[in-house]
Amino acid sequence: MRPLPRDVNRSHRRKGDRREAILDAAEALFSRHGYDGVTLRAIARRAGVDVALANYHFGPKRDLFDAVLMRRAEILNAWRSEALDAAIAQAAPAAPEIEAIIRAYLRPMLTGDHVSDEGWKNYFALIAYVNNSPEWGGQLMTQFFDPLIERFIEALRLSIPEAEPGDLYWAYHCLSGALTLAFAQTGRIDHLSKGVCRSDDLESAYEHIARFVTAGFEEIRQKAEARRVAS
Amino acid sequence: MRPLPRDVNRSHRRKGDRREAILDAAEALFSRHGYDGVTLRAIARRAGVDVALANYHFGPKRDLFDAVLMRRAEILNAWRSEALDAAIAQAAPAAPEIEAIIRAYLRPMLTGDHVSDEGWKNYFALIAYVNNSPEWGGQLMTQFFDPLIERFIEALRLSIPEAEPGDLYWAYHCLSGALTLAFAQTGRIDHLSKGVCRSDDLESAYEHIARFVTAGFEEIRQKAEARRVAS
DNA sequence: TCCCTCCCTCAACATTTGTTGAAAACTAGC
DNA sequence: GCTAGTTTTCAACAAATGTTGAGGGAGGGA
Repeated sequence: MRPLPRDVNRSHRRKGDRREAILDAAEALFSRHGYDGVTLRAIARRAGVDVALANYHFGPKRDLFDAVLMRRAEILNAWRSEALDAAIAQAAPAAPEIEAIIRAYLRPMLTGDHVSDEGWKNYFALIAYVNNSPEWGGQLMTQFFDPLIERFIEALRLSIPEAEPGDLYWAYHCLSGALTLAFAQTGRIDHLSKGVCRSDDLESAYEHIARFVTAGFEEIRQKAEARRVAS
Repeated sequence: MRPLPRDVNRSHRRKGDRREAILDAAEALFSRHGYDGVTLRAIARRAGVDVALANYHFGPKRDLFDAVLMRRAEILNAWRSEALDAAIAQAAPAAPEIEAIIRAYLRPMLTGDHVSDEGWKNYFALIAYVNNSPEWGGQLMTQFFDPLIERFIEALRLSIPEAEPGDLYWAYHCLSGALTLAFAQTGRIDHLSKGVCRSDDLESAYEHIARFVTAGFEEIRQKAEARRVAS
């Protein structure tokens, strides 16, 4: 139990390293046990750091939670925004296909270096927790993600101009629920399918969600079209 | 702060009343703050009961959580089972329409006396919490709901005989995510839609989910059909 | 009346919780 | 090497946590 001499690895550490280590540890634990299921001491232990250090860098526990959420939200939002721009540019001057918009939203979650990154995997599970919590969901998801999501819904509205106002929001809500559950990798589908499907096969999850959700939006478009023709 | 004389309302209470009161209080609090976000003292306070009584009736905290989950799971499973039987009987000898099966799964959540029942509303939020948690989701959802869900997937397989093995499980996973998120009533869609859609309008949520999800399953059927014709 | 069982309360327990303030260690500029 | 500023540790705090065991009291059967 005796701690290692303090300066052994110190020279290997870059500045801000322990700050990141705390964020990583907090992300991993919050994603598995939720906000109240994690103690600052457990986070510190996992990060190999003193308890008080978390408080020094981030203030109270609640602020650490926000910092964890914020860190990757900005990155993910940027990726999705670029993907949407690309889809719009490619289809211009017409509106993009529904499927292209959906995939612009989903695909950034597993392209790039982070596919095998444990940190991102944990982050997706954390988002599922936040998204489905009455306590956090309304406030935090709105704060971190809604500005970008409004861009996506606006793009979808151009592709489905006759859709009723609420339809697109409800459809996005379905997308959001399906996506966050699948990427949380709870292991449920493994049990249910008796091993046929695997929670950790995100590539497969992506493909199935993309098709399923695209069909849901297409149905809205067809109904709206039928309404227009009938009138 | 002085407690009321003990026997004032005692005569009004039926046997097992306080047991139920503890379950109700636990359900309401667990659904909002998760397992670790709730203390036995908070539950007891809400139920108007001594702390030790929860332990007397249910044993350790974890067992109380299971009891809360179990109580309505059995009821909901029975309702859904009946609805599925009715759909199958109505379509016999043919296989039911996909939409009929989907609605048999969804509709029981808001028919009957419990539509306006706060307890059921809390329960749905709790299910969303459990379903999306890596810690609980794999184990508990399987335990309480999977036997019935296998019946639904089997029924869907009869309506979509050419579907690939994993397709129906992934599609159900999408349904499950969309459903639990919507019925958790997190208030997110209210913010996102700027008031156009309302979390507490479960009737509207039901109708939108039913259409969206049916379209997702229909797409699988059409793809499978196309594959069969091509070969 | 006595006794037994079931439901319930009370007070206490050992741990664990988030947070703090002072001291130590390290870093960089001179 | 001295100093100023940042980063990190240490020890301690009051408050809250789940759980326990001893006991109270009501009700029914003998």
